[in-house]
Amino acid sequence: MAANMGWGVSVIEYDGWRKGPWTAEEDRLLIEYVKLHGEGRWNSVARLAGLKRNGKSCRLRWVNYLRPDLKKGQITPQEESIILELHAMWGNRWSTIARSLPGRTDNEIKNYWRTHFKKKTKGPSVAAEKAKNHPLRRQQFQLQQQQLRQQHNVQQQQQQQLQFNLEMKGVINLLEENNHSEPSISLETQEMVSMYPNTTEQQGYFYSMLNGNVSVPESSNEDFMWDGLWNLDDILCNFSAATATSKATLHNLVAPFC
DNA sequence: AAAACAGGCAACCGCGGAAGG
DNA sequence: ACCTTCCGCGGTTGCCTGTTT
Repeated sequence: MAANMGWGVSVIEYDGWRKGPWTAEEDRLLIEYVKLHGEGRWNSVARLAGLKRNGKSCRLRWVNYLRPDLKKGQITPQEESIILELHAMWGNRWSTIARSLPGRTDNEIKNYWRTHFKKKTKGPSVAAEKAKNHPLRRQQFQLQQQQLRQQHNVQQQQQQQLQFNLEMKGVINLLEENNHSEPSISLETQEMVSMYPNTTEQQGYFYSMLNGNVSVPESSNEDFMWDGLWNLDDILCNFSAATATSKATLHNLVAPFC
């Protein structure tokens, strides 16, 4: 029965299981248990450690809070750029993203994203959803990105992202200069665009499209093109508020490949 | 000083997949 | 082959705290 709504002061008990915030004593019991028995078999923790918590609750508490290798403190700018980059690749696959950030949990990254970036975008990323919902393509994309990461270290990627951001702003300025009567691109859109650092090849292709200087890729490049276009979907949607001319041009360019 | 609001984050929920019987 | 149990994941909830009015 619920002793109190929410988990502010007292702890809910339902069917004998405690819910709500963990006490120091419960933490101690759980830590002792994991020290002795290791992680896993969470459902047996309740019985063996004397905790009135279900297995899921114990696992969550350990993984997100009690694990000794957790990194405390704020997300660093380096970590933030990694989160942005990986989210652009994989969408809301927080556990996958968390694996690239030692000491950070999926829950932490998820919360960080929602509070810092979600508000900057309107609704879920179309590109991310497509990637998520297309297993084969996603597999290929992950393989491609894995190979890329082996070739470039993190520093190079950050330099690449910085270069992309600067060049993107240049492209936006160019569009605005050419369409004075049209509404300007919002800061929000510019920030959104900066969230899509991909391979140099894909970025170059994007620039070519914006400049109306695009060539139809060879069939062997089809995979790379589709991967790039997924991200372009999001960018294109946001450019719709920018210039009708540019929008029409971009859609005409993309349409033959869809 | 107090109320209202917003941001941050810990914790829960539901679902799906893997493993074992 | 089917069922049950366990685990992990992503989405959501709601409290706490800091800031604004």
